[in-house]
Amino acid sequence: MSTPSAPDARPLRADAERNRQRLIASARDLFASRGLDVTLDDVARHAGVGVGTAYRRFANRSELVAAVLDTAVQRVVERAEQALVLDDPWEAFEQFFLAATADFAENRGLRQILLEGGHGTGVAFDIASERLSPAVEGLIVRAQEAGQLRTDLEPSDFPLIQLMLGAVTERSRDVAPDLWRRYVTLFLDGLRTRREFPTPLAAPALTNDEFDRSLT
Amino acid sequence: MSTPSAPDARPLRADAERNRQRLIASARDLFASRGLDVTLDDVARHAGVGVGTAYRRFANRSELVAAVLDTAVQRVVERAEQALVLDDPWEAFEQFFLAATADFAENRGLRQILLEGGHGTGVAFDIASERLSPAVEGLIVRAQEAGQLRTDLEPSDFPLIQLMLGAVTERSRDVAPDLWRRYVTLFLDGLRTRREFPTPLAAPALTNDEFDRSLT
DNA sequence: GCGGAAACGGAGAGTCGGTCTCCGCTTATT
DNA sequence: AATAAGCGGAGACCGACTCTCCGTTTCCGC
Repeated sequence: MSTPSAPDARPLRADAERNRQRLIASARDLFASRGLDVTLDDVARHAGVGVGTAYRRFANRSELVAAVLDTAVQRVVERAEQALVLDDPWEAFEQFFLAATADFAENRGLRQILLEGGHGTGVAFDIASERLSPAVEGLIVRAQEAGQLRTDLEPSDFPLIQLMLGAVTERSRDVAPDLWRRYVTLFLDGLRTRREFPTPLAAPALTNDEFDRSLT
Repeated sequence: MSTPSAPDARPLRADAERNRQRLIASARDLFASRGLDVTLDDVARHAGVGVGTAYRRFANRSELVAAVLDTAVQRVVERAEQALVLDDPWEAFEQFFLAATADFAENRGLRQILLEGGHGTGVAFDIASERLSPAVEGLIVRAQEAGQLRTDLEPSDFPLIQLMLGAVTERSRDVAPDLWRRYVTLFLDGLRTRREFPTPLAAPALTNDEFDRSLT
């Protein structure tokens, strides 16, 4: 389960291991809610340990980021691969699209690492994006061949669209964290080949007051 | 024409006025291309004057921002009011939508001030947004009453959608500054009440290579 | 329960990137 | 030519961050 960075170092002392777990847990929280640029001091404070302890365990931020975001990245990949085995091509595409957007909405760090090139953390999840890209491409092509997805959509559009939805969440998270649901619908309606009527939007618009408060 | 900050101060010395113009021109360039957070040192260097000169003329960044962005903001407002007098409600909406997006795409500072609350510059264009909001609302309502725009779109959606498009431009400006054209089409197709077939996207997708290079 | 290795905490050194001031020199204007 | 206005840019100042160092505390095997 809990493997220290080096493959076969002697196990950590009990308190050290405990603190390590606390650090990871705190980092997970903070990266998700505030993004990858929280300071290590913040992570340490949140974990109730000293900065020194944080730096003894993780040489730099990249190490911590990699340790923490790995499973979140993995989950997105799995979502895509699971959708790929569904029967209905459009439903598969839509389901993944929604699930991924939800994942990104909940985790700012995940957005940054997968959609924005890691924000200078020097961390890259090549492995994941090398499994993710083909899966996404598969979902797209299949839905296109079934005549349900506009044929001019290309795989590289997916991250860009997610980036756009991320911009909404970035803005609204404190006043209306679900606002993205409103705009996914809009995108899906734009992506479908034909539709008689618009799908009702899945979340209310920002009120004027919410809008003002969303301007940091 | 060239009014110094104070209503009726004695006119500036010739060289001073010249430098003031240079500073404004440089600020316009830099705010548009790199956003409101360029340093005043940068602006001064770009204008070929010393920092001291910059600070003598503009007490702080806000003053410069206000002086420089005023006309750009004004233009967006005018675009909306001009569209409002067009006959076809959908065409009016679409025309303004496209024109505004183009304005935002060309001017990063404008995006920041109008869409992102000024980025801590402390500058607010109340006047403009108090003329802009009603105009936008008018365009929306009219297109909805004509049955051409989905009825659940609300005025506050406009800045959010522009924010999303801005995220694309923010990302692609160095490798494909026109990428936004691709996604406006998608939005418009999502906003229209009914449509048989998708409108062809107005710009090519990012190639894999471009995509990689777009990750800062 | 003791001794030494391991781990801890957090003050603070070092860096960076920015804002803004100060004052000796230069230039426009009369 | 005298003088007020303006210039430039070195550097004081600031805040935010990263990471180190070492005196103190804790764990753990004997």
